[in-house]
Amino acid sequence: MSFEKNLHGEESCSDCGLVASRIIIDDGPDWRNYDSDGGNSGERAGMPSTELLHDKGLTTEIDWRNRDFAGAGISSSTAKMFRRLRRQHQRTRISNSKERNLSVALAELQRLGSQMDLPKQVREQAAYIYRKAVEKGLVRGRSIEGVVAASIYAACRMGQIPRTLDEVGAYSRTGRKEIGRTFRAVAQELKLRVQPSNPKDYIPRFCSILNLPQITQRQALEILADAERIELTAGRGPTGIAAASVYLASLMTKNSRTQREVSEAAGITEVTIRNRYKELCKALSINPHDY
DNA sequence: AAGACGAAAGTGGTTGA
DNA sequence: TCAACAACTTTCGTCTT
Repeated sequence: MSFEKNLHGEESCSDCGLVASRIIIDDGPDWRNYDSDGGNSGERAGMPSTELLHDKGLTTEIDWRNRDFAGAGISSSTAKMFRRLRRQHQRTRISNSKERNLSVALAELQRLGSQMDLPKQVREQAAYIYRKAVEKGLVRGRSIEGVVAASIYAACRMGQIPRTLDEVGAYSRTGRKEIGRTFRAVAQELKLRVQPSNPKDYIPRFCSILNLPQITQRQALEILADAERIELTAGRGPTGIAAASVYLASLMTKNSRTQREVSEAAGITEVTIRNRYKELCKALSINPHDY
């Protein structure tokens, strides 16, 4: 394993993106509220912390009865004032419900991000995408969880540490299909610049999951480079190519893994690995039995 | 018994008229 | 908008080690 500083000064594994020097105390997000007020309000949306809110007296209830503390009637001008107060209060509560929604989503995002060991930069990107999606009204008709998962998936790909749809789905309550659908819609609506994922981005992680040594990984990357040179990769799923390269490399370097093992690590079926693997052998004139 | 192989039918997304 | 199409999956039977 080798480590390098990423853009945010964190030390992360150059292979799998695992952040090594994560500060123990996770002080969580400090999302500022960049609304029409230009972000000067200092409002923050973070983890729900009702105790704090109560301590600060931020929750208020206004009784609907026009009575004072002793139960006596109040003057008409005072009653008028309270009507105004109630109206204002109602508006505040609507705003609060939006805030609450966002804060639930960001909490979910934080949970996924930490369970998947994603670098901070990627989580920030995911949160940014989610906010944009909310602004565009893309959450309507979809589940919050789905949009959160899709945001994470997109952020991973944009950060060159792609996860498969199945991997994201394993941590989210939503399934691969929904995440994929939502991702496509979000990416299109927000015009996200998501380049098609490169198979080589998957290889280090697959090798890591399979406990394969460095030499095998290098072999796999070599195979992949050859495959790209003869345009064997066109139109195929990147995970399939990556998985087949890893499988073949594992045979060649005598660190054999079964097709099943590789397929599970890569989140695809054995059949696809077989197909890619067969094509690789033929195109590169490799006879696996020589090894 | 386990792994590798391949055929056949099904699924979901893309493309082109 | 719809049908053809390619990639991938699922399922299952057969062969090899």
